[in-house]
Amino acid sequence: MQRLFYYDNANISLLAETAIIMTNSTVRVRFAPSPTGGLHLGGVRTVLYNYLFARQHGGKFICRIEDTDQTRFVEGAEQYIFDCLEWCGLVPDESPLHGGAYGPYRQSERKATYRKYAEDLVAKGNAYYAFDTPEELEAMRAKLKTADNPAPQYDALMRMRMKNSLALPALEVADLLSTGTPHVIRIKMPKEETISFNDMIHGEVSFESAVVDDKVLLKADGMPTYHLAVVVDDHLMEITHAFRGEEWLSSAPVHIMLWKYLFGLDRMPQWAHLPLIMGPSGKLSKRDGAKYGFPVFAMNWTNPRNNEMVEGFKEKGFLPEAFINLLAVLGWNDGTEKELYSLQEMEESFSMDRVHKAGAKFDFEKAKWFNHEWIKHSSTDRLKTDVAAVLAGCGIIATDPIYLLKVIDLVKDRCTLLTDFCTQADFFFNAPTTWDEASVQPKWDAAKKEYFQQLSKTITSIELFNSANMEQQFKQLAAERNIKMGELQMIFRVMLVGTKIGPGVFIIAETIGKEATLARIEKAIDHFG
RNA sequence: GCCGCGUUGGUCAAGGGGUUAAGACGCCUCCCUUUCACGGAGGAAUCACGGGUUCGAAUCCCGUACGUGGUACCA
Repeated sequence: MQRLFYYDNANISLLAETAIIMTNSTVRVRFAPSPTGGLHLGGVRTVLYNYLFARQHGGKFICRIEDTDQTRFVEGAEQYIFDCLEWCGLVPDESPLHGGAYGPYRQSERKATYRKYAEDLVAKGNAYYAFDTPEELEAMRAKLKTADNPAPQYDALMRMRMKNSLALPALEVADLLSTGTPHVIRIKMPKEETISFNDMIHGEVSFESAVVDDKVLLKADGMPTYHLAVVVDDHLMEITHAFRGEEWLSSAPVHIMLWKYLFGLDRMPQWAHLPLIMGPSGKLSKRDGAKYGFPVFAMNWTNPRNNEMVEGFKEKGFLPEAFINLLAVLGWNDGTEKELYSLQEMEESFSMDRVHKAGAKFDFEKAKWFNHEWIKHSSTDRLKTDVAAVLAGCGIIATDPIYLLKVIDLVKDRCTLLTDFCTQADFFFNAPTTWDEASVQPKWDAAKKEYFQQLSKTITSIELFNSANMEQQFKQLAAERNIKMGELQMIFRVMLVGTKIGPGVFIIAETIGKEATLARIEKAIDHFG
């Protein structure tokens, strides 16, 4: 039904019968994290889609910070958000940190602007002052609350019975205002009007104005609510496309009315309400992470107020390439069987009309698979810094960069998370101190002991110590003694590694070198007796 | 309760009137490897339900059920 056409920097949206034409407007896509702590999966995916869309249309990708609610603003959260974005490779074109011509980009720094527009609305009769105290509101709701109507609204029917500039005599209102009585400004929703708009993902969506109440636009402390701020900012910043989570769909009618009253519907940005990312039960929440043992934030987040730490994908051992890849295909695909995308490839293939309508449940097993694929396909050069950091984290110091590269190349296929390098690479740096007794003891006898003693001597005299020569000697000795190769290789592996993991034994021997190989054999023979 | 949005295997999903209903993750079996993986070959498992429309419905329409979001001086 809905078709969208894009002409260079102008956007034409063709609805069933009406056409909204935005001329001379550059595509400006905005996202707006609220720094109340942590940047979760859904948030990063919204940013990612914003980024891809902006890049595809040569537009600007703008970050506005929603720090309007001082009571919930958390110190350090804003910096954290930008750290996450940088890790993901999604750096905005404009933001409080990066500047831009439409600043300030923090809502807390635009207070005066919001009040002006709120007052304008009152003057035009589209909003009104309300003096009801929180207690009075609560009393009203408690009184009217029934099983059939658990959430009474402050709506067209109710407002004439409340304490506001519509219901009260003009003189009393003037008096309340002049004495500085605390008040809010509420939007005056029309009594009976069908409010509809065209969503880029859902198509036409409509609401009856009677079911949305008179939302507060400006709070008693002078701060705007999200509703007012988003409309005013989008207008002032000349936003053409606004993507947000589907949890906002229900409040869209408020925003539509504000656009209608304030700036005109023809100037309104295109909305896209992205499907939610679900946890095992309901919208994915911070709690799900702790509950089910997977990260929900991009990076570790420690709330400075209570020192509670929530784990991030980065620290869990994810590559940012894998992280944004898994997010991108959670709700979008290009219609082919392709699943692995670099950011560059996403830019080429992404399209808004292939974004799903339904929410998707997050599956950590699949998320790990993406990371595994990215580790396997990344060059050792790409991985070296991250792996070195991970190794250092578990006490393994890789001093020789060439050696590190060699080790990464040998074990990356078997690492799902970067943290797996600790167990997978440890034996390349440290000789085992414990051995897999259960596997070795049943096979260990005098003949094997004699074999390995002889092997030591033979190895000592090998001129060129490499995998092939090692294997050749190993087999020859085994054949002379008529001992099964398999059992010997298994024992040899445990001697070098300690357990039954890792790449081919002879490769391991070659990599750690002749001296280390000999030392590990001696030590193991002593141990097994 | 009301309003919005949604519904293809356990999960992510392709398919949008005629298909043996793709593919991926996970699970199972086998091969490879006398290690752990990788890789390879197979397997089990799906159109929420009920009515229409149609020669024919996973696909279009209407109901119902279920899920989910909103219903704050939170975002």
